[in-house]
Order: sequence, then C-alpha cells, then structure tokens
Amino acid sequence: MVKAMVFSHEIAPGQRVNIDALSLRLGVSQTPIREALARLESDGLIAKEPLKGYSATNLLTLKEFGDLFRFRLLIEPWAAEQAAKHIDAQGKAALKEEMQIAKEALKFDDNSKIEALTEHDARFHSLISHLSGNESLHQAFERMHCHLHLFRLFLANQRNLVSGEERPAFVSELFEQYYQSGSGQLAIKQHNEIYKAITGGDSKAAKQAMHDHIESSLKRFSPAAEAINDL
Amino acid sequence: MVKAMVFSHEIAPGQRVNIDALSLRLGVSQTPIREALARLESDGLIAKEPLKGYSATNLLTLKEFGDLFRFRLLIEPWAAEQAAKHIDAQGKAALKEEMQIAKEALKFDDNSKIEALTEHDARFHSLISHLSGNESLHQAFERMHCHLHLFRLFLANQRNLVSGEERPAFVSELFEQYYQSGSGQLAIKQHNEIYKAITGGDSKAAKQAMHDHIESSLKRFSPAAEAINDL
DNA sequence: AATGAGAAAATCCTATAGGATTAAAGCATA
DNA sequence: TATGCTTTAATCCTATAGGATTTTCTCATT
Repeated sequence: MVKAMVFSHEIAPGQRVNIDALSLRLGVSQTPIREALARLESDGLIAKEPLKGYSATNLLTLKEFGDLFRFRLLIEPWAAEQAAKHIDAQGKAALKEEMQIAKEALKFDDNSKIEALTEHDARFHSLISHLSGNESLHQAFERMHCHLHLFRLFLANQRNLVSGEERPAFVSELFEQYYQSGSGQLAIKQHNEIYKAITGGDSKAAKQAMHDHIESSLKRFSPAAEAINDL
Repeated sequence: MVKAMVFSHEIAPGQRVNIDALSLRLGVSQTPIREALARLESDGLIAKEPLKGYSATNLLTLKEFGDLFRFRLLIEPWAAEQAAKHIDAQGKAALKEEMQIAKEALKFDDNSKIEALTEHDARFHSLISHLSGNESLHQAFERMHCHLHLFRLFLANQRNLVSGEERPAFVSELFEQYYQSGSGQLAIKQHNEIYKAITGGDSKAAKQAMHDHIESSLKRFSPAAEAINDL
C-alpha cells in the first residue's frame, strides 16, 4: 500500500527494484516489502522474474494504450447509464462535491492544476463506475485505470523536470497541446455534461456524454502515447 | 501460485487461514506463504484483516453473482465479435482443439464429465477473450472469472460429498436440474455455435451467440446462486 | 585488442527466532 | 447461574542470518 506511492515514479518504468535498498530506505524489514511487491505484481504494476528480482513494468505500449481506451468505451458509457438510472441523494452529493473540487482546481497555477485535475479525473471516473452499482465493473475499472493513471503521472512528471535537463523535445510540444490549450477546462466541461445527465436521471444522455468524453480524451492523449512509444 | 490450488476448496469459504499451519503442511517457510497470500488478496480471493489474519472470501452473494453476469454480457459478446473479425489460422486451431477436448469430455462418466466441462468452459471463454486481441479486456476477464469458477467448483465439490453426509437438500435438487438434464450438452452446443461463427468470420453472429449463451448460463445458475445465498 | 574462464560481489530466496497483539479459557464474584 | 476480569495460549508481524543463484569484474590467453 505504501509502496504504491513509492512506485508512483520514484522508480522509473522498467527499472529494477532492489528489495534490500527499499527496506533500508523505508526503515522496515524485507518481509513487508515482499508482500507489497507481490500485491503490486498481481496488479500488473511490477513484474517478477524468478531468481532475478522485481522490476517496474514499462509504460503502456501504443497497442495497450489503444486497448485500454477501447475497453473504457465498452464499460464506462454503460456505467454512466446505470448510474443515471440508480442515482440517489447520496450519490448526487458525492458527484457534486467532486465537481466542486474540480472547479476549485482550475484556479490553481499550472503545476498544481495539472496534478489536481489528474487526481480529480481518476476519482470522477472511479466514482461513476462505483455508482453504476455493478461491483464487477467497478473492480475491473480500478485495476485497469491505474495503468492509465500511471501514464498520465509520467507525463506530468516529465513536465516538472527543469528545462535544463535533457528533456525530449516531444514532451515540450505535448504540453502545449494539452495543458496550454485549455484542455483542462474542456475535460471539466465534459465532466459537467456527464454530471448533469446522471443527476438528472437522463441515462441515455449520460451514456452518450461519457462515450464522447472518452473518445475526446483518446484524441488528446494519442500523440503522447505515440511519442512515448517511440521513446 | 501453488496456493491457488490449495485454495480451490481445501479451505472452505469464509474460513480463516493459518499461516503457520500452511507452512508446515506445504513444507515451506512462512515468507513464500505470505507472498502468495498477498497476491491472492489482490485477486480478491482472500481477505486480510490487519492484526487478525487472512481468511478466504465468502462465495459470491446473489447481487455479486448478478453483477458478474451483467458484466460478462457487457464484455464477452464484444470479445466474440472482435475475435471473429481478427481470427487467424493459429486462433482457429486453438479453438478447434478446445472444442475437440469438450467433445471427448462428454463421454466421461458423471463426476469426471462435470469437472472436465467446467475446466473446458473456463478455457473456452478465456481463449475468446484472448482472441479479441484486447489485452485490457482479457485481463479484466481473467480476474473476474476466477470468482465464478470458484462458485462452480464449489457446486461440483458439494456433489462429490457422499450422500450420507449432511448435504443440504437444495444441492440434490440442483444436480438434477443441471447435470442430469443434459445441460452439459447444451452448453457445448452453444459453444459450438460461437465456435462456428468466429471461425467463419461472422462477427455479428458470434456476438449474438455469445450473448445468448451467457444469458442461458445465467438462467441455469440462478437457482443455485439463490440457494447458496440462503446458505 | 578481443574473447573466454574464473572468482568475487551483489542480490534474491528461505528459514528461524523473538516481540506484540488478539482471542480464548479459567476462575472468582455477585 | 451468569457476568466480568485475569491469565494463558495462539497467531500474526517483523527482524536477522545463512545458502543459492545470478551478475559483474578481473585476469589470462589467443
């Protein structure tokens, strides 16, 4: 559990992870480290090679990236549809609160804004998959989405590197495309459409809005996925 | 990994699992046991309560059972559709071989037949989710399906108890409904429909056949799910 | 200079022991 | 007889040490 944070980019993708070093660094013994690593292995976030050790999994390949979004298109519009059908007062409150957080986040400065919006997006979609009422779908979503989240955190992390460091040129271009062109506001706007449809009980609109949002999101991220794929 | 077999019903659902006992029983130390348990926890097959220990998760509740099938209806027909579109020679051979195994299994005597058909069903659906070409979907399927598989193994296991033992009356009834009424042959027949549609490249028919098959399967299992839910 | 063999270092894997927490059993008292 | 407390036992959790395998570095030979 604590290791999920460690993994969120203190260890570069593909890098081997040293158990002894981790245990010293975190001040705990090797056993709990191995447990956490085993859990992360089941989540597909690290890979284990017997007698060779653990290593962080690479970022999504271009194919995996496409697969993931195709899968989202399969389950999330349905989840939004179901959420609209079964929504109750408690669900409405939760959605409203999340939208409020997003609105506040738009006022932050660049770095904080990106981080906040990324976290908001993860929570928003997770919440809807939960509100679908289907536990199987929710679990599947959570396990799948962490890989996408990792990808986005990687992008944001790249940006935080000082310009002086050897930052690939494509990264700089990507930032303009994403973060400067008001895509944050666009995403929030689309979230708002979904939010209104769900709380309004309009299941058909909710399904459509979610579909459009994911397709839009795919278009925004595709150039980055291609660029990173070329490493 | 080895523990998945141990879990397949040497430990009753809901029962607490003793680490010391397992390490003695399997002749290995506690550390690898804890690793395996941590992995199984991520798979949702066992639950951990801090400072209290691990325990096997209960069987699917009626709601979870319904959720799972609704989720299958969401992803598997699409998987069959995609498999039909992308099928190649290697995929056809794999499907053909699996269907051949099923055909042979029908000749077994009752107990062996049930076991063989259960395993075939798991492999068949897993294979199609793989042939869909979508890695996200395949992974989601695998993680979800193990819970259903566990449920079916539980049923089959109950049957193997000698009649003399205290076996709930509903179980006896269920067996008639399922295994004596030729439902095994029905399932194989439906699998064959799917098989033909996919290898024939008829994506629309494959999607429809998979949909019908899962709905049929749900109807067959629902009484058992209800009965077990009432424990 | 390049390749191969050998040795040393690092790392993983397992086992055993001790401390801490929880559950249970036994006893006393109302 | 039932309830509450204390003691005992069981179990989990962590830490440390030793054996096994892999990797790397060095050195000698072609």
